[in-house]
Amino acid sequence: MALRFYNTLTQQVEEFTPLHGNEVRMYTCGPTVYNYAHIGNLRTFTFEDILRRWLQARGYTMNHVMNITDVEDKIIRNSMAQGKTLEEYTAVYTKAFLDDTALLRLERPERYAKATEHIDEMVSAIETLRDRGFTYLSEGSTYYRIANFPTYGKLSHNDFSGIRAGARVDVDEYDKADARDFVLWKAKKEGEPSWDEPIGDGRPGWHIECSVMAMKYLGETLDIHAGGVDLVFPHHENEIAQSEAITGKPFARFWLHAEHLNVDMQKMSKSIGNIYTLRDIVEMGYSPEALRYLLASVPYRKKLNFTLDGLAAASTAIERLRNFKLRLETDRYPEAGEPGMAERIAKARTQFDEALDDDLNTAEALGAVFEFVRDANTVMDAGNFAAADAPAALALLARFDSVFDVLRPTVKDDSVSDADVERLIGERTQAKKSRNFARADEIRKQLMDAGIVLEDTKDGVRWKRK
RNA sequence: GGCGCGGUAGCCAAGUGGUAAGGCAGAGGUCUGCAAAACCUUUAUUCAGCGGUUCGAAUCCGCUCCGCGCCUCCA
Repeated sequence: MALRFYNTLTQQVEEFTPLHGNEVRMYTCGPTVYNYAHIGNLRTFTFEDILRRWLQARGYTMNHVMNITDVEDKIIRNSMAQGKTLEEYTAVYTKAFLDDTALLRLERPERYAKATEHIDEMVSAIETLRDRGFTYLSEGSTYYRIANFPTYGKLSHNDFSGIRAGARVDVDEYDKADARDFVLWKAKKEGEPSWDEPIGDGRPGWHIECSVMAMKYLGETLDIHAGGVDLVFPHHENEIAQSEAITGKPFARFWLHAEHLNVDMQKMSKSIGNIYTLRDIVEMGYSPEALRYLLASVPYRKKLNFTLDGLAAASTAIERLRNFKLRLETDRYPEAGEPGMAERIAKARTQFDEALDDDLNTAEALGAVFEFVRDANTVMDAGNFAAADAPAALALLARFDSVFDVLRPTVKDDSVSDADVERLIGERTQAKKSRNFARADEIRKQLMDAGIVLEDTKDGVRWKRK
């Protein structure tokens, strides 16, 4: 079966092929840099990482743009409160975001695009919308008039036909013609950052940056547009309204949305105090890979209930895979072994591939890998695993890791070099030979304290950093 | 109220018509000078409940119960 994704637009699973040859043009909504990213944000970004890695594994090349929203209400409020400029304030959280995503092993998109670096393009876009009759002014701000965009609601599958243009609705501070209208350009408020442009002295609304930056770098019709489910409405709906009003063409062919993550069955919130960042998790002693594994292991369209127990389970599951890989690399295998292993490896790989082709069913893909691990371990324990099968088994793990990327440990403690480890292992082996077990155990303990685990096997000592 | 998602073993979770994957935890065991490591075995006559369709349903239909999300800037 071909590669296919669930498309929010059509509410169907559809076969995916890009519009432009082998290149996948993808836009994903990135962070608003007013704070550290929490694990909910990271779930969505991890999903997008798995998505792009799988597309590449399937032979496509990526042209992926992610925005960084660096002008917005909370940013302005917080930066002013701290007496910082927008740039000073957002630089801190932009760097934190890049550090976190690197630690989580998220591939960098081909381009990050900052809102503040695309003001000119946004102004032009708003002027085009104005010229085509999609905007109106109210108290110095420019609004988008959704009544003039008949298919508004097609992404979120809301029916707005009951809302009449001109039916005046009072909403908070803004005077809009229609409750669903949204701001394209906000009039300047005294003391706040603004850009003095032909359309007024003000700043961009949130939605316009994505339309503009996506089309600037990826063209009028994207292959994939992705984000969290909460963005379906209004953000992505509004992006469609803006972009398609400008071009008259479909803005994105596939809309993919990651479900939310809950913590201990509850929505993350400040009042409950259950918001975790990657920093928090690392400080608690969990590895970034454990979080990556946990976030990736639950299929992206399913709500993920985050718990520390789940994180611990993820760590253990990774260990199992790493141990299997280490065993493949270090054990000695007989020339002749159980026949049919090559076919079983091939079958596992097929199951793995087909699971991910099926709308990124990561849970099923993992099942295929673990099933093979158990099978191969059993054969190895029986002494029937042939040396010739090891490369294919390692290749399967490499395939797995090209998507999940959890097998390489994040080194926390490098106080003991590899050479030191080898030397100490040699010393321990001598101690064991002379039956000086006290010294042998002392060395093992010493290495353990530096995060290095020794294992005695029939083929000698193997070690790993934990 | 509108739109949508989900309820599968202690926990996480796959499976969308053919007789319950996988991970973690638990229990038992193998290996070992010891093992904290590693590995193996085992753990749901049953898929929220009640009806229906079918030779056959966790999977389709209806009803009920429960949990959750979005409905103006929250991934």
